[in-house]
Amino acid sequence: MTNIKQVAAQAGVSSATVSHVINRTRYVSEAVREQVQFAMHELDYHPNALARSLRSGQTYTLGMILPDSANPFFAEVGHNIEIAAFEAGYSVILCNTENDFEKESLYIDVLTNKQVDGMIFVSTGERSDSLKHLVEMKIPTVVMDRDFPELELDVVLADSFQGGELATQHLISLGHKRIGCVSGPSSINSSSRRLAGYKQALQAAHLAIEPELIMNGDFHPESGWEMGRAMLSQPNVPTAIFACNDLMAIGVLRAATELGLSVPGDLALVGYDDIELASYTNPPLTTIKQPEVEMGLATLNFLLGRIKDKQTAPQRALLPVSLVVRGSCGARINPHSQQGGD
Amino acid sequence: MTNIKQVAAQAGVSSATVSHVINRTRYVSEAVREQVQFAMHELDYHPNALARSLRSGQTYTLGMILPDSANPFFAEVGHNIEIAAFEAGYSVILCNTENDFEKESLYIDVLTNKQVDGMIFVSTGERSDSLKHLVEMKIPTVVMDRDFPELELDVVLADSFQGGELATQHLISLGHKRIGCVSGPSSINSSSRRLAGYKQALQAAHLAIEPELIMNGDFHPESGWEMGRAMLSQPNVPTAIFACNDLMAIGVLRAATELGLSVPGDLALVGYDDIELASYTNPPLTTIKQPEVEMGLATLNFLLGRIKDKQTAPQRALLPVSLVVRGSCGARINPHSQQGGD
DNA sequence: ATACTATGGGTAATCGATTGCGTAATCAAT
DNA sequence: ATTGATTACGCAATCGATTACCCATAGTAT
Repeated sequence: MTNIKQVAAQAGVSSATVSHVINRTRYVSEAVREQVQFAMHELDYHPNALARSLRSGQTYTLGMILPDSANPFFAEVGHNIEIAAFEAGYSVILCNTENDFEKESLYIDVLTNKQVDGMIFVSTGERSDSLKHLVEMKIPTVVMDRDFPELELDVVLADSFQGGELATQHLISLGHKRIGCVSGPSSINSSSRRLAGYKQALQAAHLAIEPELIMNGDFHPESGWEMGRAMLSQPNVPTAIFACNDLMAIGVLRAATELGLSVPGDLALVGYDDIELASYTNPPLTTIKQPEVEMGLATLNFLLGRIKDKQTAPQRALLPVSLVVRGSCGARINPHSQQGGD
Repeated sequence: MTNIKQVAAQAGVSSATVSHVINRTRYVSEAVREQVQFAMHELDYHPNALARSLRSGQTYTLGMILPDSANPFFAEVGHNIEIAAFEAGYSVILCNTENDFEKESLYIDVLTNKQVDGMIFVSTGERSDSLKHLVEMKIPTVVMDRDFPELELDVVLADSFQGGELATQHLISLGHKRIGCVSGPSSINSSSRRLAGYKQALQAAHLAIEPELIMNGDFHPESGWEMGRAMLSQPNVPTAIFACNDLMAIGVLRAATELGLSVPGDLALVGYDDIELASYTNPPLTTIKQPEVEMGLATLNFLLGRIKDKQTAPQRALLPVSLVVRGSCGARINPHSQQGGD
């Protein structure tokens, strides 16, 4: 690998000049610039980003810590962030914690050692030990889809309370009285907010909140399947279920089918996230759409802003979600999307 | 951020000694080691990975270039690779090319400038220009799920020909005579191998290969849906379809349902990949399981091997695939997985 | 003629580690 | 006492860039 000195020698100038040609950081005469560029081409020179970063203090690399990119929602948002980061000249180191706190803090160590310019953080749970460390080190960080009000950090959230409410209201408007909820882990803020929205909607409609109609899953399809079976096998069978993410809704759908229940005929179902495959289930899934693109953009914008200016007060974005009506809830929509039923 | 000199000063030793304590790279007396460790703790010292890498020539970072991590198969394999890399002390920079050659070569540039120790490469298509560059620069690289026989590179493949054959044989064994194939882009080797396996199986069973029963999708669900509609709306309707990945199979499933065809009653369906959600479709998808974990491990092992020793001859792994029978093909299996039918 | 200001570009310190080489001290063997 | 080996550690070059500082030369105003 050729280095800047070799280029300088080849072009008959100093390495300072080469650097200035590359970075356009001071005036270089036309003639010299061309010589330098020719030499760079000649030697197939590529600046060593490590050396550059060491000196300049900028790596143009971001760390992204996700609990589980097997979850399409995170995968899709992560993807959007990566695209936007690329546009802005940044690379992203993707780290999956597998919901493991140790891995989380180990990754934070590795990333800070690598001097990433900033971090995107979707924490594994409610603990914030490792995050505190980041705040102390003053590493630009934005938290997505999680909330740590006690920490002075930029946060990007979708309105989970609204989402829970919207989903439940929709089911209520279709005439359902016994509406179950397959919730996510209660330790996760966005999960408990969805549940809170669900409860709020029930109360507003003067419907009882029945504990046996609320079950906790872990956001994976299998837990949706288990909770679905459990909920549909008990005496107090609901006529509708709100699952707090699409993966679990898909699990519930499977459970219902296995139990011989037709969706939406015997059971109306609403999911959450609007992952790509939500419109390909059978029947297609009515769900709450999280604004993945906007969330990704907002996250990246906050982060780039903070990288530029570490002083300004932390910002919060609370993005609205929306209801996407498809076949799984039994509402009358565009007929060619209607599936199943009785 | 404290640096090694400050630690050295605090501990009353030279920075060389601190370095040797950190890296266990030469003997340091018990007493001094403890002083140094104490000082490191005291000052909350974290070695700067950039400086370390610049000097030592190792970044412990890998680049992974994928065409599209929205495809669960890539996401899952990528995830496996990341897990294994983490175990081995490596971080992974994930790069999605969105099937864009320019982005691909730009990413290769960025990654080489960042001095990654190696690359995992799933190319966007048949072109190998950027790969050639990597080979010339002697950057350890392993190609996954693609094949560039003309380049001297380690390759990890699953046996796509076998997979196509297996899927088709299975449908034949169930009595189907008119079997359609929704293939992927012909430019992608693994895609055309699956098609070849399909044809081989038909021929071996003395069944005709009918051009109108072969359609090309792009591995996304929507194209599966389109090709499914097209194939099922023509005069020569197949009784079974082999889709060359699960996403397209899901699209075909949707198309069939919309056309009022029951799966597997009116149409038997086999997918490819065995993504996590394949067992949650309705009916659950019979599919060809690619050994994602093994592919990830093999890829990483090849890469780490090559990083250690750049001389040895390129290796190839051709991993076997297997048929996973679920409900979508109509084979009689464990009854609780049976869905639909007539 | 002198001083002052652009222009254009070189010198060398610097970022924070690793590592080749050198050396002091201790101890055993001759 | 001298030599040689072993133990234990420091000095300073080095990786490849960026960048503060300095120095020519030429043009222009006084």
